[in-house]
Parts: sequence; C-alpha cells; structure tokens
Amino acid sequence: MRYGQYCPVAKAAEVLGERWTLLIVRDVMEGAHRFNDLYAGLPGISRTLLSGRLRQLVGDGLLERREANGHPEYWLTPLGLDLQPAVFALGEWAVRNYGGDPGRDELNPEVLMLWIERHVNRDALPDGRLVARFEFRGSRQHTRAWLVSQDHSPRVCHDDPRFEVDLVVASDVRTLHLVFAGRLAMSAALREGSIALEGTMQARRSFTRWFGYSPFATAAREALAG
Amino acid sequence: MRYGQYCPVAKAAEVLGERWTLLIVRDVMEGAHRFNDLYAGLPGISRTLLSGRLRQLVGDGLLERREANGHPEYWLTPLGLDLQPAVFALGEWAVRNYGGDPGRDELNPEVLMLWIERHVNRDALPDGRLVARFEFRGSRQHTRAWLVSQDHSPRVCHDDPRFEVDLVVASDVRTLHLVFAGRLAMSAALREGSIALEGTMQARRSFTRWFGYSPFATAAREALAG
DNA sequence: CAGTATCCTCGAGGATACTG
DNA sequence: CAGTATCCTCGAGGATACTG
Repeated sequence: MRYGQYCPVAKAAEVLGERWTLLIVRDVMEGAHRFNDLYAGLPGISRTLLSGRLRQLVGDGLLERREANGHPEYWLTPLGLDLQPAVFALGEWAVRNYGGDPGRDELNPEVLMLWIERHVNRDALPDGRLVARFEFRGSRQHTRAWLVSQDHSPRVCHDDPRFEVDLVVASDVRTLHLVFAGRLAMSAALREGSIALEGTMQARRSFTRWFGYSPFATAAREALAG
Repeated sequence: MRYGQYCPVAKAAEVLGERWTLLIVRDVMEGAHRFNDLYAGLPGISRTLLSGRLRQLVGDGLLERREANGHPEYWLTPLGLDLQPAVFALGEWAVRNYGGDPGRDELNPEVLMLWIERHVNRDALPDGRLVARFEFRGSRQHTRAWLVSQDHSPRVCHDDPRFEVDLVVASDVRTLHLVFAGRLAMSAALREGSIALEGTMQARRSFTRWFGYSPFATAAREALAG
C-alpha cells in the first residue's frame, strides 16, 4: 500500500503494514531463517504469499537472502536490525494493554514448540545429547513433540526420533503457552502440577534452566505485578 | 486480520496493521480530532472506510469518541497514548533508514498546510490576529492557502478570508515540505530564496518562531548530520 | 528443500447517493 | 457536520499442481 505521504510513519506503514509482514520480521528476529521454518511458524499463510512478502522485505532492505549450506536463508540487514527496538515497543505496548488468556484459536502446539525451540537457553543445555518429550493433554489436543538437542543445538520434531528420552514434560497447550509468555510462573505451574516433569532429578533441574521465555515475558510479568 | 497467534507482536499487528489505521492514529496524536479534519489529512481514503476504522479503533480501546461543542471528536485513550513511543520508534526508524526527497505523488500542499497548522508553536503566535498567506509555486502547483491565527489558535483555509495579510510565505511544496521534515534548514532555504518572506521585519522574525516542525524533524537532522 | 505458474474466488473497500 | 446504505468492482491472495 502506497499512501502518498511524505511522512516517516506512512513510510513505516508502507513497508510493514501488509498482512503478515510484521510477523515475518518478528520470526526472523527470533531466529527463523529458512523458508520452511518461517512457513511452519505462520499457519494460515500460503507459500506464494510468504514468498512474495520475503521478496518485498528484501527489496525494502530489511532482509538479505543468503545462500548458506546450499540453502537460501533470510537474515536481517543492518536496516532490519535497527527495527528491533520499534518491534519491541509495539509488543510491549500490546503486553501492557491487552492482557488475557490465549483464545481457543490461538492454541497451537506446533507453533508453541517452534517458539520454545527458538528461545532455548543454549548455554544451559547439557553437552552431548538431550531428548525431551513434550506431551500435550487437553480438550482436543493430545499431541507429542520431541525437543532433541545435540551439542547445544535444539531441534523440534514431531515424529519419534527413537532416542532415549531424558525428560518428559506433560502439560496442556494453554498452560505451557502462559508460562512461555511470562503470564504464569514456571514454579507455580510445577507446584500445582499443570506442568509435570518426569526424569532424573538432574534432567528436571536442567529443564528449568534451558527452558527459555518469550522476549516479552519480562514485560508481561511487570504488567501482572504492576 | 486475525493471525491466531498468542503473541504481543501479532496482537499489535491485528490492531494496527489494517490499511490506514496507523496513519489515523498518527493524525489523532498530532491533533486531528474531528471526522472531516481526519478525512482531509488522508487523501485517498473513503468516508466509509475512515468511519469503519474509527469504529475499530474505538472498539480496540485506542480512541474514545466524545461529544464536544455539539460535534463528535476522537481522542486518544490512555491505551492509545501509551502507543506514542512505539509510533515514534517506527517513524524514527524510517527517518534513519529511508532518507530521500518526497516523490511527485507525495507533494500535496493541502496536506502540508494541515500538518503545519497542527504543529504551529502556539505560544510564539502573536496576540490577537495573524494572517499569513502561503503561495506555492512549482511545476503544476500554484496554490494559495491562508493560515489565520486568532488568539494563538491557528486555522488553515483555502478561500481568501479577506483579512489584511501580515505575512506572505512564497515557496514551492517540495521545499516547504523538506523544511517541515527537518531535511532542509529554514535558515538555508531563506538564504537561498527557495522560501521568500514578505511582510514587516517583525512579522518575518515572528514566522521563524511560530513555524513548527514535524515531530521527526530532530531525528531527520541527526540522520543527516551523522 | 524452496519455491513458482496458473487459475479462480471472494470480500475489502470504492462510488454514489442519501440523512439526522 | 458526520456520517450511513447500497450496489458493485477488482485485485489480493488462496488452491492446486508443478519444478530446479
């Protein structure tokens, strides 16, 4: 959309205001760089549209398309990196002003697992391999997902990797989402049993250290406390 | 647009990502409160769409519809005011990263005069009445507009108010826009004659004090200097 | 794995005329 | 002055099938 106004806000709206664009930028900021990785994190978008939007973002100078290990990857340019504070300001505004639980249509275990993967504290992962199985119970959703970490590099898969499982995390999508978002304390969820861990003491301890939170979790906690 | 993601950035995009919405919010922030005032500042929008967007913004809690002097007015709620830093962050990002002159389609003397009116330094206006006539020369545009101030309250009109004129400001839309935006120093424009003032010494002096700049002018100057 | 080509749908929003 | 009602258009983007 061109607005025909010589105004920085209009320019920002031209570049970021198309459907999905801001979410694509967010995902790249949070560590999604491959086409199918972005695609998986944006249920509802079509491959055609994602492809078009990526081309626009490259054209507008926010993203750079690189060839890496034989595959295209999308990375923020300096111009795109410079946008980070503004995207955070928008998100923090939303956190402060639109509290509330996820709607039914916002409970998606696949997307949640992607987000968890992207925010894992890699330093806190054990050396070698770690396999955690997430089990989602709930109304209609009882899905499983495996988070497999090899040498501090986590990867989610939805088919049994047939490795020995070090840790089972049993919860429902809503609870795990609330914890990830910073709206429910992990300690409280563990205490009340809405998240249950199964594994050695060490594996359970480790979990609370490598499990990472939404970049807006701090703001959410502040909003809840304030 | 609903994205179906429990994420603050998605929420912000849902509320602000529709066409025109961010520009409407910007205009209210900069002092437009009446329907026709907003309408005049957004060439290309339809009355139907503006009306719909205002309803959405009220529904999302950013704007409040008030009855004032027998007319509806739209004002920012606390939630809307809280958005100001994020909107500024977006605009400043655009200023830093998308320098450049206005395109041909971005030269609109009516809109420019509205913006000038909204940003006049009211305190620097003289007591009583001041009448300034803006004369735009240029390729196809030679328009006039009057800025009439009564008791520190400026108002633009495009029909001769038939008051005695204290000051004539002759320029072209592009130059005045660049000056307003902070991309060309007023002093330089006056020196090189791309803005010419006509009036008493006092009226001309006064002009450089009551003429206000875009909220992004400081950022633009920094971007040019840096 | 990362897209593209083609066809087709449907709903956002424009045009126009109207109103308290 | 601040909108609304109605009809209609058209283009963004979905579905599907395909490819280097």
